Amino acid sequence: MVDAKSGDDSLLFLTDENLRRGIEAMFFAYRGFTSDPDRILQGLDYGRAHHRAVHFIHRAPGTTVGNLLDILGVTKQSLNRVLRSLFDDGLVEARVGRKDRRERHLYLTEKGAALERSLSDAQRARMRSAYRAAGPVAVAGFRTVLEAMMDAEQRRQYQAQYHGAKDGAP
Amino acid sequence: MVDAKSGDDSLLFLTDENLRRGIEAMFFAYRGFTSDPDRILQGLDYGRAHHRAVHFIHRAPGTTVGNLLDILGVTKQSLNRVLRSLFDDGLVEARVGRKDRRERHLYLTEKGAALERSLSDAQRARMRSAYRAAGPVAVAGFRTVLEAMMDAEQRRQYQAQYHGAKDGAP
DNA sequence: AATTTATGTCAGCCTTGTTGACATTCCAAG
DNA sequence: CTTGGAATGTCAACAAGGCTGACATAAATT
Repeated sequence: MVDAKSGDDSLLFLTDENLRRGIEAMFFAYRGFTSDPDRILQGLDYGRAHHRAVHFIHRAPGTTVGNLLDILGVTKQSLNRVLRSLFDDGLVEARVGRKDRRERHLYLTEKGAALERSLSDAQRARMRSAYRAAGPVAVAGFRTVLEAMMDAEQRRQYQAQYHGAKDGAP
Repeated sequence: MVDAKSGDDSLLFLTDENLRRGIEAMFFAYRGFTSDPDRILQGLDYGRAHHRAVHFIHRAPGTTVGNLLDILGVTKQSLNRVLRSLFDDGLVEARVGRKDRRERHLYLTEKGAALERSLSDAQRARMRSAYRAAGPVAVAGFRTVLEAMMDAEQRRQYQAQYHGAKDGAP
């Protein structure tokens, strides 16, 4: 079911105007998307970078530092600053790898898991409300377009569900 | 047409797992979304903040500084730093308001328009490719979910198409 | 005439990214 | 067994781009 006015296969959704609207939608939506966690984090000594680290450690417990570097796409120096403060505050702990003892496997402590929960509860609440308002068909489309917007490498990581936890604890 | 396995109205798309996937999709997709302009801007003296300013000035020529502050959601000090460099480099010009001469109305110069074009061409190309791959139905869903994810005020601005250019030139 | 609004600007701070250099540990290949 | 390279940590320095606070100016509004 396409646009009746269109003789072709209705590529009207590809006009520059529509693309611009999509670009701006991404801009505004991303602001909303990050605003709740940002609000929680301000006042604490943490920022968005800590949120990301905590999220992906929760997501793939036992993931290595190198793995996290790949996922987050930052330098190790930048990540290290974040991880150090999370170690110091007892939110994350690193266990030396059993097979490869150079690797550090990262786990949330109880305290870290509590912060993760408070952040992701807020973010999930917004996402859930948006999903519910939009309905399952729209949600499927949402995910399809977002995946098509990723770089190949990002898409691979997204779809792979991060097989990052190769090793257990020592 | 919902999930046949579900006795309820199929709220299976609202599971925490699905919400998490959506959250991560936003994270990775936004990285892709900004990567092309970022690549162009690095090397030049500009960053993402300049891109945003240039985008919205192009979008609503004659918009005022205050208007831009509302849209971008930053402080005037932060925006001013960006605008000053754009003035100095001759990418943006400010004209004193005709009705209210306190206001500065912002316009892209030829040079500014050229930069805007190069940035938005890159970003549109990615968006077009994603749209084309996903198809019109998915795109509609994409936009619906993104709008539902915005704060009310952001949504208002998004839907209003920025009636920002209240005044002409002096 | 007094107040408010729109804008600009200075100074200083924070977070989070960057590069470069270097040390440590330790697996794996020769 | 030795050594090369991989994984990690750390120090220093820097930049972009947010922020707050304070103050200045011009113009509109009351």
